Amino acid sequence: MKAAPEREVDRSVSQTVKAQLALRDQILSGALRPGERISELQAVEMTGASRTPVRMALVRLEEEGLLEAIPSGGFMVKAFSERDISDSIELRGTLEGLAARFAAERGVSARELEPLKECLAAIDELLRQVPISIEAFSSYVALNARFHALLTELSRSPPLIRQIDRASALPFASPSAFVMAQSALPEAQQILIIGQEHHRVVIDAIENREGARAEAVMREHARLAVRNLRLALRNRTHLDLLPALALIKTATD
Amino acid sequence: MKAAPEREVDRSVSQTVKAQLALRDQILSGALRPGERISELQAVEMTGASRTPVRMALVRLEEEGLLEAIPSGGFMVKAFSERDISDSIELRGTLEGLAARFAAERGVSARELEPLKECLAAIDELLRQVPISIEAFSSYVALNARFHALLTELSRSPPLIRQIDRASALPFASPSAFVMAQSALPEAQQILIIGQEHHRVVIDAIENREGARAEAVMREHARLAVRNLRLALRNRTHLDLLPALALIKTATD
DNA sequence: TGTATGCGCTATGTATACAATACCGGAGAA
DNA sequence: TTCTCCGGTATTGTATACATAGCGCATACA
Repeated sequence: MKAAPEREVDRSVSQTVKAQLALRDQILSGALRPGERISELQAVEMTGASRTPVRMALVRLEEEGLLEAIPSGGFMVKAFSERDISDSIELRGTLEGLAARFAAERGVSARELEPLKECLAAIDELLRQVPISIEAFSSYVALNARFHALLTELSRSPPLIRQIDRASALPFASPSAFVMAQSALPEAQQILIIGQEHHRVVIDAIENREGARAEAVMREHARLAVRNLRLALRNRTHLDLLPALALIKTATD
Repeated sequence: MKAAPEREVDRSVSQTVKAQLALRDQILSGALRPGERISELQAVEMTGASRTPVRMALVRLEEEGLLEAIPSGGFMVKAFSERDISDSIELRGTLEGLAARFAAERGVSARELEPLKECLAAIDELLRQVPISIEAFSSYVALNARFHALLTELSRSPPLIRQIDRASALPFASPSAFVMAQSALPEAQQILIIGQEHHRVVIDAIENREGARAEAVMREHARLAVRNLRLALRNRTHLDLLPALALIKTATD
């Protein structure tokens, strides 16, 4: 009796979740501009859900950081400065550095390290292409995100994992976002290779229980990302690949 | 008997906020035990609000980390292990370290540093008492929290400030909590003095634009807190001062 | 006596009605 | 012409009704 898909609405996913997804898409796609107020009625007709689940979705998006509560009531789309973005990336890098340190200091079995190494090898394989193809690049983005997620898990610290997830919720702070932005740069290939070296070193450090080294390399990894994001923002080419761009404040701010 | 005759409700604060406050008190006071499911109806009669604001409050408390969503629906009080707690403190320390680094690297005017120095001096004054009185101790807790909040602000990084606030939302991770726990230790006075020395050094480092030093000392500050919290948990004396204790898992976990 | 099935209850998810407030626009007076 | 006040409208906050799904208990049958 699991599937009764011919209903008016899909009961398998709650209206709240559907509304949250739909609204996030609208924000990231730029249909709702930063600073713009979102009225509940508007959100209702965008999502098809009723006001109650829409309100729940709005609250969750606020906690997620995409919306900002207006004191007098309601929500507006949050705007981010360029510095907000680089700070967010550095923030995530710092947290991931702590995760790497925890993993190294607390010890990780070879069994647990295996998926990371597979990920590493798969990326190595992709990077042999010169220049890298579009398909390979999008595979890279997925593998890179997986690598970061696995590394985070290795810390075995639920509070830390939770916080990293929250820090990555902002679209431009996710491991994928800056890679996308980098794709516009002529030095893209070299950057990917350097990033991969960081990945290799952090695994080595964790294996050898070098906590400080594991942490340092992850922080450096984030700084590389910050630098490249800045570069990519300077020469704004192919930035349409980065949906989060819709959230960046204009120069007038 | 709270509900019956009070026809007038306080309109200055929303029902959602009032429900959130009331429920948080119930959780922290231990009236709701970790792992226990909170039914909406139960929450309704505890808070006096209707289901809609209560649901909003529950969602916010979940985001805050005090509640956990049950897959089949509803919420339960979250339970924390001792390691969860020490990790949370170290997490906050890491974030505060980054804030101190930002403040140092980006420069802070003497004008901005003034409130921090006043805070420092006020704590110095308190610590001259040997042994410290109960009243002075509770003043210390307030001043210490203020110091940490001011330091966080100095980073001038909204994303970082936001994340630190979230990390401090868990009651045992707040700057005040571990100080409370320490009060049980015979070495309390010395610990407070060492902590104060950390405060002094971080200000000095920020003034001299020594980012790495500022960061290092804040992280050490957190490690001191972790160590002392562990000590305090070993000899469980006067731990009733720490409301968050209600959230710690029993030894069976 | 044990297990399985069905029924009923309760709790959650959703929708909507109602109330209060904030914002906007127009009109009148200084 | 501008400022202020008043009223209307629109939007949010709150309450509650309704539907549905999950859970437990009881009963019946093996």
